Amino acid sequence: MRSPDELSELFRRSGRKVTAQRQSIFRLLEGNATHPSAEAVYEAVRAEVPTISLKTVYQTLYELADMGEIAALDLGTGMVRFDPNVERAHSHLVCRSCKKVRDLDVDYPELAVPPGHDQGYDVRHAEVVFRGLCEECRGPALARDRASERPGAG
Amino acid sequence: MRSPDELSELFRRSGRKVTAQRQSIFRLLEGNATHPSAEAVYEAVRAEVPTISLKTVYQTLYELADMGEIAALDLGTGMVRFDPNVERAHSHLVCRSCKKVRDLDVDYPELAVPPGHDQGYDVRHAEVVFRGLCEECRGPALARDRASERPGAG
DNA sequence: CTTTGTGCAAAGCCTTTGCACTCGC
DNA sequence: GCGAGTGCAAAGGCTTTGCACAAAG
Repeated sequence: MRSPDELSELFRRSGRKVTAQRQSIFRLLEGNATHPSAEAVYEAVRAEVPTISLKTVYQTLYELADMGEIAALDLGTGMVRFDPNVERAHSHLVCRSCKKVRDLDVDYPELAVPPGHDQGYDVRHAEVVFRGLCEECRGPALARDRASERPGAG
Repeated sequence: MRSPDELSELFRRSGRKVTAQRQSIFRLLEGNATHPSAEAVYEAVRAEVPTISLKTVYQTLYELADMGEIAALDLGTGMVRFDPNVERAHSHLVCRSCKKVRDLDVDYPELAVPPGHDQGYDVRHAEVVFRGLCEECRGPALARDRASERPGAG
């Protein structure tokens, strides 16, 4: 993702308005590796701009996603996660218990659909998700984990 | 997934009741490669057992998933998909437009978290999803596709 | 007969949307 | 000023749940 200033200029140039709410979202996302959900962005931005609404957050996040500045990921955690790291191809580590997401900066160049196996699909993109328990959840959450392995509604 | 008869016995042995509704679900899933959603299972089973309810479908599907007989997949299509093919490790092809899911029976043995990169996660599972357009959606849906690339609520 | 399963409907969660007001440009 | 952006609240879609009745064992 580009810098907040560059994003502001991009928004202006594409006919979008640059508001305090949007700039706050830009700043929050910059260098953010926590893969926040829309709700998490909402809560964080409210600290700076108390009057912001969820609608504004969703709208701005999806505009950024449409512009290719951030990625909107559905990693089976029950909600869409937003990732400003779109420069480098990378995978994700997802905790089965607390749903924490971490980037894994490893490239798998051999990851492709073998010739003749595409079943008619025009494949453009490959995603890799590693699932397991993070350090914090490893010990205490072994039991709780079994109850939260259902995808869809983390 | 095992055969409907084997599943019935398994259910009985684990103290679960074997009803006409459940047997109908077992039969529907057997050899089913369409990765049906709960709703799709519900509609299909209603043809045989008109009085079945969604609750029964969800309950039975998640029981099967807990037993390891089927997999519950969240592939970013907006709803959980169920996959009776758990014998072989495989990836999935997901159509960005119509959300159709196909198995890709290719193994990627080199797909693992490199030593030292696990960031404290105890990784147990790797998932690979290839996204693109299926044959049917390739032509007509090029425009529609752009509007439906948001994950979360297909 | 006891226990588990079932069905209906209502609630829950994340996400999307309608409408009038506000503000960037 | 004009039009896009905003906020509130309500709706939407998928999933889960409470309770009384029915069926399996």
